[in-house]
Amino acid sequence: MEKIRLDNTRVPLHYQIAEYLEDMVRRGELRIDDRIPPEENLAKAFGVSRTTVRRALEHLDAKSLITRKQGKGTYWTDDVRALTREKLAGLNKQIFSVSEKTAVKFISKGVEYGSREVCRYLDVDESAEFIVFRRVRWAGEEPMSYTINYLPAHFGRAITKDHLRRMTMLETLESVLGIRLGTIEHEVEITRATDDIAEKLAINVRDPVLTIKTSVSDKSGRPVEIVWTYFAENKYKFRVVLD
Amino acid sequence: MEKIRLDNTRVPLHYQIAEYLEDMVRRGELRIDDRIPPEENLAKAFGVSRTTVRRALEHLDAKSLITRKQGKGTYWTDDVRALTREKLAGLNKQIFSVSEKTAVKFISKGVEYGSREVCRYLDVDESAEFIVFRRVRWAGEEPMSYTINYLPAHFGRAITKDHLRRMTMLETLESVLGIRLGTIEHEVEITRATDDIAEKLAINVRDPVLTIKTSVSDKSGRPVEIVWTYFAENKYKFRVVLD
DNA sequence: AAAAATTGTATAAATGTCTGTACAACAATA
DNA sequence: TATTGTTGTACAGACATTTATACAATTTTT
Repeated sequence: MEKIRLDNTRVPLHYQIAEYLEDMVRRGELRIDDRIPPEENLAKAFGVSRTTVRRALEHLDAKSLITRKQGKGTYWTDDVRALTREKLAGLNKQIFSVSEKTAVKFISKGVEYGSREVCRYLDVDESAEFIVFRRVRWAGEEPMSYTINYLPAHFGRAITKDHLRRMTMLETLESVLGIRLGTIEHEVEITRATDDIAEKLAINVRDPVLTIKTSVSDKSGRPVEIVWTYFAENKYKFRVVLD
Repeated sequence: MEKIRLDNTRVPLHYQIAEYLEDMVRRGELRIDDRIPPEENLAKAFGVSRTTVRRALEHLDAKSLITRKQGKGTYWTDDVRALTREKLAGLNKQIFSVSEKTAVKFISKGVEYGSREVCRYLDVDESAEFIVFRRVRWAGEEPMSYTINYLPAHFGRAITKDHLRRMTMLETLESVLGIRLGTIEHEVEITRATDDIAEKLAINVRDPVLTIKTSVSDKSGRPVEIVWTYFAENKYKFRVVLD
């Protein structure tokens, strides 16, 4: 095993090591014999003591990802091996396409003031009111994404919870308000979960979240809405197809 | 200040708190007077002791983000205030559009075997060889993205380091190999930095990275290449415009 | 059967994290 | 001036993290 530099001083080493090994599974990087190198070797590779490696392995053991046998060695469990063999990375990752329909839980429709960024994009005064929709998309038992739409009051007022139960926001804008949609721009980045986001996505505060800011304008270039969508790590992919 | 649930047990609380407060700046969430609540209040809001809050503030102090005055209070420094006032979140975040040209450092061109995923997409046998290009895009002094292209050997062989100095890979495919490009699909997700990625992007192992898997096929639907692009957190945004 | 490889157990010590408590020093306010 | 609010300093104790060392128990190899 090659040398691996763990240089994040914040997270305790035994967690980092456990997570690093788990990542290897996700990336489909397991050796053919599915064996995990002996503790001494791991200790050398990560530059830590054997005691620390053992703690890391205990974490994986507790999650039933590995089995250890005295005198023999440490191996990935059958479950893990099957997982990497058959479907790599994407097993329990569902893919979210822009237009996809899934179960949507309506959180709130409200009147709020917008941040500077919202006001600037929608080209209104900072004292203006916006209609703000908050929704969480669910895929089965798990929250998948959290969406916050900001619309100028004159657009937003006409849109009801009921519209959004049957249509996407973009469809509603077109059919209910008769807006002819123009450019849609996505800006994708990693941010950290706020208290609010963490709660909605059932993750921890400050966990990394895939954040997509979507700016929608109509055919004549006038801004229509600005949307933030948040995805939890390791659960879903965001897919865009260009022709 | 409302109550904030820090529930990540791995990272020491004083780091989490410091980072949470720093995030507030990034999100442009500062109060009008730019004052940071007194230590007692912070301690209550985060549910920790004052000692721990003080350690968090020491981190911010060390980074010159705050000034503290005995008897008076704790305030964001002028730098931070200017930053949030003028340009919110995006100040030192550059935006990377799909076609953008920046300084590219060529790392390697090599012959490798592909993972199952690569083989499956490019529709070849697992024993087949691929031409693999590794490049790092720089924006000034900082690495911006790390790209790994997998091409079937018959395409890749004809492409040289020199082509890629003057053109993007897509332009090269079109002009040098005469390929008529069809669909381009992006899959976006958060992954964690491997040793290799961490080195190229000058970040730590297991830091979150914005990962984009791009699959390119030609007009008749035949797969042409598969590409992974990695972005470090907090440095760059990835932008996609749809019409 | 003996040796080597590997995991399991135990313990001591240094350092890091966090709480709780107490009081000192400085600044604003009544 | 006295009170209140706020940051600065100090310390003791409970755990968590990490290293280092030694040896036991089990399996594989020689």
